[in-house]
Amino acid sequence: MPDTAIIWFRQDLRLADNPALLAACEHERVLPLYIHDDRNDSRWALGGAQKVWLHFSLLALDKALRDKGSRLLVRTGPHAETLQAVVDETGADAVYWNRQYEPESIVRDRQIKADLDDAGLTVKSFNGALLHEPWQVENKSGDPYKVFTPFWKAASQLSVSAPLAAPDALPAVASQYGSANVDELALLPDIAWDAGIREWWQPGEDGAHEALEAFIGEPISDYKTDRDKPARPGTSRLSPHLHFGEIGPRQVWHRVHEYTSRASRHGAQAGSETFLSEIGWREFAYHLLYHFPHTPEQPLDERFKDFPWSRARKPLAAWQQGQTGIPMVDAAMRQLWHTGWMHNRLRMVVASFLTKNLLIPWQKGAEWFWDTLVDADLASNTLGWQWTAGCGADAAPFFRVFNPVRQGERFDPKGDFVREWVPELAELPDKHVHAPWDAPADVLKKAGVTLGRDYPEPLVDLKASRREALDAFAIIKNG
DNA sequence: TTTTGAGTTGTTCGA
DNA sequence: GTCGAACAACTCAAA
Repeated sequence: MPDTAIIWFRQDLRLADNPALLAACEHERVLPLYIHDDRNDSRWALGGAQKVWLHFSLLALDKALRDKGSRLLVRTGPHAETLQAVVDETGADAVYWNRQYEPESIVRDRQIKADLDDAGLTVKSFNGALLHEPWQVENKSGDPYKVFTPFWKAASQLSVSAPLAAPDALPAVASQYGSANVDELALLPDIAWDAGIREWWQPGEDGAHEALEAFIGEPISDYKTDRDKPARPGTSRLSPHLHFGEIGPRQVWHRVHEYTSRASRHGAQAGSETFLSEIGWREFAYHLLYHFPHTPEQPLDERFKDFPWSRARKPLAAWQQGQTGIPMVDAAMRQLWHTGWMHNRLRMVVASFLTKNLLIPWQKGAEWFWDTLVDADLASNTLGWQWTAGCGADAAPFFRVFNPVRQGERFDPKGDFVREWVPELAELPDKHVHAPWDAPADVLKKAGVTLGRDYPEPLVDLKASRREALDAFAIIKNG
């Protein structure tokens, strides 16, 4: 009986720097497996945009495996039962995977490991998703950090191990083992709303490395300033690739350091450092999710349980559809809907608008992002929304309410971004494109815009709703 | 234990 | 147009 290992792929859809895969390669036979749990009704089951990404990423992984002489076994069903069935069918001796950190995944994997251990299999999990494990970073009191700067300072003291090479070749998978066709997983939508996602992205390990290489050089050197301008390709756009593990943070880390060690380009050092601190925020998000597993649903700051949130549904729908009448917000929400992604600065702008100007619970925003973002990470999504709402780690000062008009003027001064995504305002002059309600009647007329007909009147008055938010925060402050 | 300095990304107002 | 101050008070982390 040949010695057989299963490499259970989850959010590590790559061959390079994949410790679980390399461990499996120590065995005579290697079975690459992906399990799609189509009956998962968890609140955090795969979102719509992520399903589209996953479809193409699985195809890419299968192709990469075939190039090495193997192939991907795709099975559907609940994870534990399906994995056990594959073990039974193949007589596997070992199962390897790279760890996930979502609360539900931790519980599930712990049980699976115990069961397989009991059955006498070798079971090992590895770190493929983070620079450092969440339990490796702690403050002087032995507690998890709740503030980013000291967290990242401490984490930066730890060394980042070098990425592992992909295996040269893989043993063939016996032909009797059946696999679902990726199409059968029904990950693609019935109504073809996913054209934008297909056009914007190249899921898969190759696409991940192309994105990284496109970012190294000029963009990363200008990152400090350009990352704030949504009309420019100033960010790495690596987030969905990292989310699906098509590239790992260690690979990114070492590639950036390799670049900066030789780069003479102005800004290379500073830009790289700023960019790596964003990788640090990703680490921090996982750190927090691991140590505070209730935070996807509950505020970290308990005082916010009594916050007077609004339950209004119409404003929420307007926000989701990019019809708030605030150009920067609408442009961002439409970019999200079309591409499955939103620029980082705009995530803060729209989140601040939802939670502060509309006083809608941050969980509603987190749920929408979960369904529409291709990069929706439970950890990063949770941190981002709680941070903006002011109830999370590194709590934002109460007075930090983004003004979407001011943000537009600062970071999209010519209105390029607004015009791209809100074409009905394209003819407005720069001066008025971020606040059409303030434009003189003749200017609106000349631009062919009638508010309330071609483009909505603003959903709320920014100044008044800001004031209301500050007052609401004062209420919970006083208990 | 107590103290001290600091905390991703902001806005507004008045000089 | 630019600049500094004001905007709560609190919690975190380290000394």
